Amino acid sequence: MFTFDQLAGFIAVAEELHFGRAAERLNMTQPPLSRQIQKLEKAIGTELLERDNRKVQLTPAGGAFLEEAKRLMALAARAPVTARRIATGRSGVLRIGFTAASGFSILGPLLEEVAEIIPDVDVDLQELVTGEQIEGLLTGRLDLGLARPPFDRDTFDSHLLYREAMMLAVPEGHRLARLTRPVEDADFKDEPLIMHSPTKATYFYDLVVKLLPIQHANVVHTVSQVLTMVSLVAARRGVAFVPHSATLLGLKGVEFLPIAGMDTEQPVELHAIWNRKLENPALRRLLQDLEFRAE
Amino acid sequence: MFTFDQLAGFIAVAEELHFGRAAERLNMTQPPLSRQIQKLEKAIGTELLERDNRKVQLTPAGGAFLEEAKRLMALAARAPVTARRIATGRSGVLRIGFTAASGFSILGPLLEEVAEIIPDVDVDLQELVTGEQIEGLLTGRLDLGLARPPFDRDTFDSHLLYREAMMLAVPEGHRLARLTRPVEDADFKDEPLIMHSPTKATYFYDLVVKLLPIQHANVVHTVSQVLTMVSLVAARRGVAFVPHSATLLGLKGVEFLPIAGMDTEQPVELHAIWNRKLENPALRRLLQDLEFRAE
DNA sequence: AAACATGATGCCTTTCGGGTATTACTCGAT
DNA sequence: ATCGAGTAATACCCGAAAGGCATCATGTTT
Repeated sequence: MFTFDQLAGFIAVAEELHFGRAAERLNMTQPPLSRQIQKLEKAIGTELLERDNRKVQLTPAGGAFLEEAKRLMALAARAPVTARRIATGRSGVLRIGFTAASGFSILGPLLEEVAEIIPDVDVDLQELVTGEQIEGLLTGRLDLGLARPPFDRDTFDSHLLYREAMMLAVPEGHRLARLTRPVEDADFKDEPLIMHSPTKATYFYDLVVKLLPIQHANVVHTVSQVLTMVSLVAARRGVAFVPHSATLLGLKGVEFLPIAGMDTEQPVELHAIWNRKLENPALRRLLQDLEFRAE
Repeated sequence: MFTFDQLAGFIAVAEELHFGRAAERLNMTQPPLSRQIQKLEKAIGTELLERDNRKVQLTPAGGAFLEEAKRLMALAARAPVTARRIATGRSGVLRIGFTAASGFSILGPLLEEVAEIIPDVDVDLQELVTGEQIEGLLTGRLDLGLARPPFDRDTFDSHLLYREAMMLAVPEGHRLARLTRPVEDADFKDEPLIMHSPTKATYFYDLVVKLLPIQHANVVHTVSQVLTMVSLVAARRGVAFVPHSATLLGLKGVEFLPIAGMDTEQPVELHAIWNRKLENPALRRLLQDLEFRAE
């Protein structure tokens, strides 16, 4: 195998067509350069330069090899730069998970900030429910999640991005939609209810149960995604408690009503979460510049 | 700058994620391999591998650099092969010049042979008159010419490809076309004549003057290319002496008549010619396999 | 024919890379 | 808590390789 020094030597001689000048350019003397080229030719297995004792010229093989040699040197020069850029988080890939609902509220502005802070980093977006995001962050398939509590504070660090109110989603023209005041507990105590799954949407389930007097006998469906929930409301299957950002889904046939107390309280939280052992330099740089470390 | 050995070492460790096994794969011991990687990292300017004393894993920068390293090694492995292929004439470029007339006769079959003998060589075809071909062969812009004598036998080697008769081209329906015997000297002594240029088509000019009793007073045009000549005949400007291969041009409005004696004599020669100092290995191989050296 | 230019070769010194032996550290088992 | 196994890093030595200087061989110019 040849060496990079031999390639550099060959390129210099091929361009100067003169061993002495090429040696000067390489800050060395002519004899070792001659031997370098000889070794290179031996390694390649063919003559690259035709030298009669007066002049030097490229053989056809030498001409082709010159191209390859230049490509090699260029690649060799670029590779460390790329590596350093990635190590310092200025380049690379950032894999962000987000829930369907967060996609309609915070994701857009967040991506704008990301593009500003680390413009050369490719962002890989994946719509995932909170549980899948946690899993992804643990196994390293994901760098940053936009998810809801709870999560293990020892493994994950987080930053509260967003608080919002809970709303009551009702079918268009529903009797409650005619109210001019916020909905109160008594208003929905007899309504058929589309409820969050206690296993797959634990956060919403617990939140609703904690904050509102739910009649479990009224539950007609149990679903895990807010989008599904709103679709079922549109299909007049019942009413549902959804985060304010669900209003941004733009589905026809649904109205969203404020619930008494919720507008000030805004109990629904969305967090940016990440694995404490920051393995992706791009994420490290992003968090630094977003000043997310203080929490 | 790093070395190819360091790259190979890094690739092995990155793939095995274990210094000992990687060293084994490289037929060396573990300690120098460790130092190799350290030097590589120092040369790159960033950590490529994360090793706690229990396990080894790639950093993001290391992952990216692994790709580059593999590309470099692949390129480095291919370059000498390419160079050797070119040096042995099995790859590369062969630049062939040809005259318009030869393009209609011998060029096709010749290219078929070329494709058979050196299939991976790119053929670069250029339509040039004999003089331009000579020039190209001298300056190295051309490897092989299909041209007509004379040329300098000291500089050029050649091989007679083709002999052909001279024909008389006449406009369609011309009185001589009604003859049932070959045309004789007396038949065209009063015909308006389209003649070869004595400077740009020396070969044909000399040949015609030598073989036939030309009335120079009859010359109405002097042209350098056979195609032009035949076009002028079709335009009824006169008659012309052209090589038999001109019949292959397929122009309408022209008839080609045999000339007494010419059918046996076939005085028009087409040669393959090349510079004796064979600089293109592909040409050397072609000539060997075509057995053109004997002449 | 002599002087010059240029690439190759001989010889010496220094540098560098690999091998063996050993160390330092971590993890898992007892 | 201690010991042993596993693994990467370090110390030290030796031989190969690379570079520099002096010189040679050869072809060109005057």
